Amino acid sequence: MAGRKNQNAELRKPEILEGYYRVLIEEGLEGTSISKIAKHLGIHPSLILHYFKNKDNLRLGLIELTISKFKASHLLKFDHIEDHSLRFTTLIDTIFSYEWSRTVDPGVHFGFYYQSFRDASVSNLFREMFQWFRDYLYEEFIIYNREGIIQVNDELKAADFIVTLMEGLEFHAHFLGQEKPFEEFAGVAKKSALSILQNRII
Amino acid sequence: MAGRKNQNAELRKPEILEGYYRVLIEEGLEGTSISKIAKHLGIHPSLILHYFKNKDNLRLGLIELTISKFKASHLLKFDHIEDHSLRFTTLIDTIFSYEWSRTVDPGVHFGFYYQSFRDASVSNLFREMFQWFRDYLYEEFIIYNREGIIQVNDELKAADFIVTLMEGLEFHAHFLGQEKPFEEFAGVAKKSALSILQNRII
Amino acid sequence: MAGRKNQNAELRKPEILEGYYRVLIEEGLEGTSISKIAKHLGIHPSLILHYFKNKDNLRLGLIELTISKFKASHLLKFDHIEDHSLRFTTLIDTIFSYEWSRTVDPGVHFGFYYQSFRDASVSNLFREMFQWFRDYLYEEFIIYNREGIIQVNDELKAADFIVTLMEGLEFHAHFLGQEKPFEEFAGVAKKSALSILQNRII
Amino acid sequence: MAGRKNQNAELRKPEILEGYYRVLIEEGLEGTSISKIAKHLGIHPSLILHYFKNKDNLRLGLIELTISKFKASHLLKFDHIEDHSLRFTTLIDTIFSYEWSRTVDPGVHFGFYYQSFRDASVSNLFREMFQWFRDYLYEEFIIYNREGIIQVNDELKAADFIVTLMEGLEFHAHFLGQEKPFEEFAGVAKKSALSILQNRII
DNA sequence: GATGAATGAGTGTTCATTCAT
DNA sequence: GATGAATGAACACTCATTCAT
Repeated sequence: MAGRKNQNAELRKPEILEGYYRVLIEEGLEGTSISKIAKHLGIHPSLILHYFKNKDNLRLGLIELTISKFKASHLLKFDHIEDHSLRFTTLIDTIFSYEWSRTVDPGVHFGFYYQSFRDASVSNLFREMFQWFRDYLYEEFIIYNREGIIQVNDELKAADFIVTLMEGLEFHAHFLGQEKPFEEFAGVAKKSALSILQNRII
Repeated sequence: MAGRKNQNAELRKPEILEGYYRVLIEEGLEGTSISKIAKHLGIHPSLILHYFKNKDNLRLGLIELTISKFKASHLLKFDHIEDHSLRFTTLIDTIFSYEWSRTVDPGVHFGFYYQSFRDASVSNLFREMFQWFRDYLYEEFIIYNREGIIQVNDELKAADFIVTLMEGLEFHAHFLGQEKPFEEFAGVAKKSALSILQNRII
Repeated sequence: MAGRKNQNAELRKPEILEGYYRVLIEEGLEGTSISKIAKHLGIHPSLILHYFKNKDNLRLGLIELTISKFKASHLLKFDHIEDHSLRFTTLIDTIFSYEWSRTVDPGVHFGFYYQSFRDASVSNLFREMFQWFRDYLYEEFIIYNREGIIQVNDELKAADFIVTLMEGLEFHAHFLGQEKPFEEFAGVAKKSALSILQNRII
Repeated sequence: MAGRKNQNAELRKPEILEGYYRVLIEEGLEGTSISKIAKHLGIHPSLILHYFKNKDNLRLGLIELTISKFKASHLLKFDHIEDHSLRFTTLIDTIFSYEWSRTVDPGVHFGFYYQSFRDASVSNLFREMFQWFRDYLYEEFIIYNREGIIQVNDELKAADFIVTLMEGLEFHAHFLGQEKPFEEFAGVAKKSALSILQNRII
């Protein structure tokens, strides 16, 4: 990766963000500095600031990239499934899967979550992402509900509930999940989710 | 708080930790330095290092304090209730209440969570805390199950589920809860929790 | 001013110097960088270095421009007045006027003065300018003296004296002149100048 | 100067300011950095910031020191002279002397003047100093006027005039004075000053 | 117990400048 | 003529920490 010259912004920017991401995984939020990223990439620190005016910009760049990857990977997984019943099953299976929880390195993910407490623009980006996902579920649930695949009174609250459970699961995996396999407890969460969605609890 | 002198370690240490906590709320993890804490307390930075050999020690000190406060506040709330049915109700009501989610400043809480990804000792402390709480729920659920207050097949998994939902709720409150009152969605979570616990889903 | 392209050096160079001057007024000597000038002009920083090989060149360019403007504005003001007595009066009135003291932004002016202490080429330019002006006064004074408009023994020293007073006035305006209007004290200086020039003191 | 340890602020601060002053003379305002000062003093850059919280503070520290030196040296020179007539002569002789113009390195002096255009606190300090000196002259002139040593109508304006001439002289010395000895022209200024003060011009 | 002197590594950022296109 | 990639030096400043008092 080092030594390449005269590339343009279109190529360099994601390259730098990728390097940032890698260093972030290894060093954590506080341990990640522009010069460390530069060293990792084999380029001069100034070059990073040449592309991203400052560190804030760099951070937001990575968060935006992360979110857009999340959205994209999501679309790829579900949108081509035309059978509603199958789409519902796939949706639930995916949400409570290990792979889904590892779309983004959990350390990095949590770091950004944490930053959202202090940084309004990070907070907005994440809120937007979660709302986007919640609203996606909401609209799906309307379809599933109409067709009897699920039975809920309030599709929006149901979507909220699933998001809550999904995030709780990621959390749980970190603190309690190390003693037993992730799948075991994810199964419990999924079973509970289905029970709630199919028994008109919400 | 400033200017008091000649106190001993037993008094000073928690005083410093309290100051640390306050600065943490205002400045965040990365914005909190020993000298800022010292300024906040009106003492000399070196004094903090005199009591806590280094910053790591200081951080662990605060985390331990936070966790012990969590445990203590918890014990105070439930243990004196002798009627099992009432204790169950109180337990569930408390867990899904706004006050409970604010026992510790959520920014600080999340900061420590985040640190647990990079710092084994922080991770261990939190894991211990969550396991402790989960096990508390587990033992309670055995009682409630035996007496028919709840109906579950696996009390440990049920406890896991409640912890998951609880943490998901705190998370949800931050990212999605700003558009509607916390209580509204907490109600949904509670209702779902009861449904799961009382219908032998887990 | 932004966005115009394909102009040639004859037009671009003064345009850039004008932008430099504006940024200098707003940001001061230390606060003025090539990239700020470029931003102000809406062009790329490299373009400035394309026209002026380096920053030193740019600075000297502006100083030369400033001095030539000073000389030009000066010539415009007096040279057309043919009546000697009237020219003398106009000369003195002008030199001790507020407008005269503001021919160049005083902050910029002082900045260049200051630089002349460390930069020989700046120093030479300014020295040249002051000598040029002093010599102009000198030759005028010879005429005025000969015709009895003033009475001095040494026209060169008299010219020196007027320059000194003129610069002292600009200085005074900055540090002491804010409590009363410039004109009030300029009047005192003018009166004193006339007294010196017309009573064979020098 | 290097290597001395465990000195206290009372000693170190002026030592650092002295080093700052030396570097300022050699390198100029823009060329003077904290690390250069540290290198000059043989200490660690951080130590400078330990004593002076930031560069602004350092600069103000030096300016204040400079001004207080100016005031002190002034007091030492005149205040012990009890004979009014002699004090007046000494005062005028001193003000228009070479030594007086070199109390502070003129490059440094001008640098601070220049900064006063952009920095309110520098401006205030200098304004204060000039007002202080002007007011000193004012009160002296009242005495001299009363006793017939000078003849002026307005002592304050007369004081203003002397300050103006004094500063103009320093200026003149830099730009025009290099071709002939300072004293020659200073004599002209002094002579003019006396003429103005003793002929009821102001 | 408490303070201050001193260090050294490290941070993000700015800047002038060069080179290739 | 104009732009952008890339560099490297420098800067003020923060930080945790050590040591002596």
